[in-house]
Amino acid sequence: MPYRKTEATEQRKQARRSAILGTATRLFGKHGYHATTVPMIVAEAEVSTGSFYMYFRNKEDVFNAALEELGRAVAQLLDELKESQPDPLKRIGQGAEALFLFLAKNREQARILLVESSGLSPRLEETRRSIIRHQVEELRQMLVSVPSLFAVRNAAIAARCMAGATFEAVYFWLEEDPKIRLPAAEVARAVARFNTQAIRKHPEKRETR
Amino acid sequence: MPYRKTEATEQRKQARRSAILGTATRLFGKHGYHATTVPMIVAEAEVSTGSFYMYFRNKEDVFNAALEELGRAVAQLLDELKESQPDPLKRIGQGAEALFLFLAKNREQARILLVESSGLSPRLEETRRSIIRHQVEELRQMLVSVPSLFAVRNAAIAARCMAGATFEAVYFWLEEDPKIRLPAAEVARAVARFNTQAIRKHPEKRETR
Amino acid sequence: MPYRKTEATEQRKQARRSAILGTATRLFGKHGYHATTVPMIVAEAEVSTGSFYMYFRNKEDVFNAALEELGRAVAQLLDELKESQPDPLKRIGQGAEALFLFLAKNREQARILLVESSGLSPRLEETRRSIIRHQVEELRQMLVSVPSLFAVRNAAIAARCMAGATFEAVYFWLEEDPKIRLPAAEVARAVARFNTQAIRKHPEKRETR
Amino acid sequence: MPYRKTEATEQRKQARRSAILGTATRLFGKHGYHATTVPMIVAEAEVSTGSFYMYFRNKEDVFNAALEELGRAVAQLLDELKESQPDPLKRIGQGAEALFLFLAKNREQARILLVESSGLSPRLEETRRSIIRHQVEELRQMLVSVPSLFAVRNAAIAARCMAGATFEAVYFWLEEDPKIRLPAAEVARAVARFNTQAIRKHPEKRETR
DNA sequence: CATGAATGAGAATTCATTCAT
DNA sequence: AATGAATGAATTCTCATTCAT
Repeated sequence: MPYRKTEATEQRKQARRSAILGTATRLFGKHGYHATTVPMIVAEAEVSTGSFYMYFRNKEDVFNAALEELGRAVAQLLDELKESQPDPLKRIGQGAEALFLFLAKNREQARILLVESSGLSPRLEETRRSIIRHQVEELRQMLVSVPSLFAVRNAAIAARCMAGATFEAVYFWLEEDPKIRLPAAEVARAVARFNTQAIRKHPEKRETR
Repeated sequence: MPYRKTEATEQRKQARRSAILGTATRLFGKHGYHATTVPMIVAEAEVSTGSFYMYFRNKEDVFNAALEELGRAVAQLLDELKESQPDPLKRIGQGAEALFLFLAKNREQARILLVESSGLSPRLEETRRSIIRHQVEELRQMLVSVPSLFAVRNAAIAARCMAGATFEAVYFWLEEDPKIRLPAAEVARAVARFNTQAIRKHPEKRETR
Repeated sequence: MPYRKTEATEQRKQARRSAILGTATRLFGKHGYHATTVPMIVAEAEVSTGSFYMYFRNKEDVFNAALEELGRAVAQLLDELKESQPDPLKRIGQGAEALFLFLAKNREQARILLVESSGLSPRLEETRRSIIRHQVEELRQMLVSVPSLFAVRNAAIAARCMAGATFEAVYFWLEEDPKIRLPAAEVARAVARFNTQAIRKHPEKRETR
Repeated sequence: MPYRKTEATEQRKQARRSAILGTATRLFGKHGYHATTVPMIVAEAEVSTGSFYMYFRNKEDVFNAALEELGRAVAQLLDELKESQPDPLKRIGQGAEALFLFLAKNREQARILLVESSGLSPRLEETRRSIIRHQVEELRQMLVSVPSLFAVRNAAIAARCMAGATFEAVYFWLEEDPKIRLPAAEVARAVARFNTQAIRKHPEKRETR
């Protein structure tokens, strides 16, 4: 009886890939890219080394997949806001808040994006950059779409700054002792306020420098 | 004629250490921590492996030294501002500008701090954090010293956001194609404006959120 | 067709481990622990460095395995005597003889135990000691089991001395020029006589000192 | 004024050599040959690396010197007995006792002879052997000088066994926990008795085997 | 499809010894 | 004579990836 690719087989394959990717993500977030070895991943995911290389070209490839998965999650997060919050100014504040909370809740994934993906290969650095670039581009478009609301000269730079401010705040918060740090929600709000304040137009005319 | 420790010897030692450190800094900035090997450093610096290990305990140690040297440079940069610019608000803007320009001019060092020093050993992570923490602390103190000027609720978070905004802007700028990117000075000014705007108090009372 | 762990695979693994261990034993016996390098072992055993580290944690580990294998061989040697020779006095003589002959026939292994295993790491020192301790303990029990036969005050010390006497005699014999040294059998007998004489009770009462 | 080698200079040189040799002996005894580095020795002896190589050709050379010094001390120990104790049988017992006590009292030196000098270079192994050979030869001559007293067929082997018995007893005693081991004097006596018993002629004729 | 044993290039680090000062 | 900075050969061990079964 000839071998027939069944749906069940296909599902099992997907499940396997997911298991590897999930385990890898967790380990990368916990130990970092270099300290996480392929043997560690396959042992934890309970698959063989051979299987690993069936689903991913190499170690860099899983990391890249983990990064991309995270990129999609973050993009979706902000996409949802687009539909629910029509006011651009509020959207920006809520976006920062949502991003902060998401990363604060998913420590391992946050570390992959903020910490571990630095200083790796050009390909991975590019993936990381493209994730951030995408968020930044969304922000930039908001800024330029209703210019009357905002007091920015260079929207691209402002958008970049907002992203940097948020990421750094998350990074810092994640490293703090959970027993003494402020609640994530509070910090998220403060970050949102910082960003909003930085770009909103204020009534008075004089713009000192 | 008994041997006498000469000044010349001492100077040569310092020169050697500097040569190794300088070369290492450059290579770390260019290839990253892991991709830079000790053989690469000693070949480039034209010293022997043994010499390397005379001046530095190990590879981590040179990287740490490079990081600390950079930390001192950045700290000095901002210290000088403290004396020349009495107005806190202006000082914050000028600080961001100066930091941006310094990092933009020293690409390799900037990469070491912003990109390559993350996700390494706890010791290096701590050195990196302490450098940033120092800058952030300075900013925070400015914010709380003349509260009437600033519209921030949590000075620590605001300070952290300013640092993040500046770093991300530098990182982004450094990765852009030099032929088409804006002049560093202009971007630096924009970043300074972003930060200033984010924290300054504006005349009108209503503070929406 | 899923992979199935075959017996053949298992056998090949054992064969490989044995090959490495055997080669290592030979080289350790010939050149000593420090002068034997892992590259030497793998070259001689015709396996890769990686294989070596699959079967043994490190160089110390193979040496330890070699030592333990030897320990088992020696223990078995004397265990067999226990069953075949009921007379304790004769057993002691024959034990010394058998031990001498065994070590004399396996020069490399003898050197590992007698010469090369001293002054190494605590772990190896302990393995060596435990092998000797085991033999000594057997001897001691013989001495105390039929005290009427023996003229020893402190059985533990006497047992230790017998072991030392035998080992030193082997060591000496092994280092002598094979062309002029006495036949192993003859020396073995002399050593056995020495040990037996040292502990047997002699008829007359007076015990001078 | 031309440089003149004064007596004081000569004395200082000797003192220096002694200091290095003493320190080296101690360190070799404590850490073993391989774990003791030249830098360790010169630091502890407070001389420069250069000086070290003025007084000794290399590391092996100091170890050899330490070994030879020990050899002389042991030889002298037994020489003194020759003059004070005319009875060969008693001399043998007292010799073993004295040797045991000397080594037990000088732990570091004992380790050099018993533990650390094994498995080193052929040259060092030869020095070690020659020290032991010398003792053994003395013993052998005693045995053959008054054959009527002793019940040994092969004096060389018996002498070798006596040495081995004594060394192993010392080695074992040194490794035991000082808080629970027997007093050195007691063990020394037991060893002496073992050796004496092994070689003395007993009245009765029958010599079983 | 699945397995996991096998590979080997390559990295970090040490330390005995030399030699310019 | 004395110094100690400099050397670099040599060693151990890791781990991403392949491929015979």
